[in-house]
Amino acid sequence: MEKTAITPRRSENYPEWYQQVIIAADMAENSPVRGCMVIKPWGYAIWEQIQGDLDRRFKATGHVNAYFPLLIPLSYLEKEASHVEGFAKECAVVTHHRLIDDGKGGLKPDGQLEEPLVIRPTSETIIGAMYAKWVKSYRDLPILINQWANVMRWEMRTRLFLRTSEFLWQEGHTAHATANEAIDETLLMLDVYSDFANEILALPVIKGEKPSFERFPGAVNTYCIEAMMQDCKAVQAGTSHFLGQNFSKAAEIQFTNQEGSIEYAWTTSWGVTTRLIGALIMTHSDDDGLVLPPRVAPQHIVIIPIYKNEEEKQKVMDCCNTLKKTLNNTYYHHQELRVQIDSRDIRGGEKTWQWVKKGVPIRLEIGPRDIENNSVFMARRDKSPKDKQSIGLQNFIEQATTILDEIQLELFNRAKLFMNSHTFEVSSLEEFNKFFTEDNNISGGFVTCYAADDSVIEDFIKPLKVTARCIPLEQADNASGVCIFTGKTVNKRMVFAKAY
RNA sequence: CGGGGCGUAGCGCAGUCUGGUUAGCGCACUUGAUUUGGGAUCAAGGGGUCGUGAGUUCGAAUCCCACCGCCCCGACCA
Repeated sequence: MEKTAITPRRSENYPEWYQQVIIAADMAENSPVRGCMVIKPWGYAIWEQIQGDLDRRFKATGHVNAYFPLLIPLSYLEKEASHVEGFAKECAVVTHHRLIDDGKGGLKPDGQLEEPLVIRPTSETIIGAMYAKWVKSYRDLPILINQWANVMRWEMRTRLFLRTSEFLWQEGHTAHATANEAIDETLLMLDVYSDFANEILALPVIKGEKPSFERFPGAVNTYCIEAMMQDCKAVQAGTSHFLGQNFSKAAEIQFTNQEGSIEYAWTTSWGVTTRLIGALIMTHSDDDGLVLPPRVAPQHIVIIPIYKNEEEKQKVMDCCNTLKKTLNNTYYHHQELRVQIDSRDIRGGEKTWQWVKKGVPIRLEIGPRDIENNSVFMARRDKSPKDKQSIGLQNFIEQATTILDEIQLELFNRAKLFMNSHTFEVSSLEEFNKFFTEDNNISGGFVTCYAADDSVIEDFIKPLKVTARCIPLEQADNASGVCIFTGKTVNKRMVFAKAY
């Protein structure tokens, strides 16, 4: 077998492969603090691309950004009963505000707080408290605010990007005068996430509603987008919640309507996290490392100059700089092409492989020979590292954005095909059990079947380590069928899978 | 919190069972030479209070005790 840049391969040890891809691409590493990660420049640059695009989409749909504090009074969290229950077990708590000499050469906490503060696991409660102050009249609604922030959930088992104790995200929090308006908002943001995942991350997703027993603590309805990784496991890539009046009652967000009577507002919240980067890695990357869809790639094109001596270096660098300038003036989906010249003083082969592992969509090699022929040597990350071709310089300049779009589409199509070919319809509990217990190499994937929205089905699926992912919004047909777990007649199919 | 394992150079490890000069190896790093369009080779070099503390001993990375930290498996989870 040919040597690959990443060992082990996906087929040998998928979880270990995942960690190695992150190391090889220099995206992140574990920090001295358990469960927390240091996001390194290459990983953070991907997050910045995600932020940039989503932020434009949020603003285009009428949202504005604001910032709320990291610390939440403990009493706030107690206000919404199911919310407490959902998050209490994973909250980091601040109890002191000072350090003093412990007499043994170290420090110890001092100055106990009257009321402990919780490091936000999510911000519904504190934002709700502020909205209560801001909303008096129906004229104050809707409030459409998003914040980019970090949150902390004290997780037992963590994995870089996929699940860390502290993570970065955006959380949108909106308040509306009517239930329908809030529901429309919830579904609108689900669409924003789904479009973003498809178009930017090249991530095919299933839009659906969570069954009641998988709902966000305190929500009336939770919607999500679900994606399939290359090991056939599911990842929830984003969520949008219709919170009804639960949080507005807890926080007293009240307003006077047009008729002069007092009502509680209807609220929503929605978010995506740095987990998207984990999903991105697990969807597209291969045994040679990260593969980035061009639209989230921190660099679209990397140019590797090749020369032997000072004289050649001059000529080659001039050519590279000119090409970079030209490409920077080319627009790719309303942004200038991102081009990096790698002029580091290390060997060419090593350079090439580093960029392969970092997943840059297009690599160009330019040496004296190419300059003579007025051409460049091009390799695409969606093809084998060996697959390089010489292409006329002018030709490349004209086609660069088309090639990037081809790569973007190719990655999406591959992922879509993978998801479709690993999604199966079953019609009996026996089939269901067989699918998830037989040979694990094949048994992965999504299973759809008629299932009732009833927590008793957890008794059937938990022992299999399977979870109910969602009830897809788009159903194959309008038919009804018998729930394979309860025997009830239902009109919706549900998606099941092993999940991250 | 239950069960298992591990702390030795930046990273990965050997050495510990059976105590003994100056604690090793691979990768990485620095320098030099020869190379150079697919992950170079050779040579030289720098880098360690062996997790912490106390003990046994002429002598401890190695044995005893305590502590600290981390990893894996289980319940929780975007």
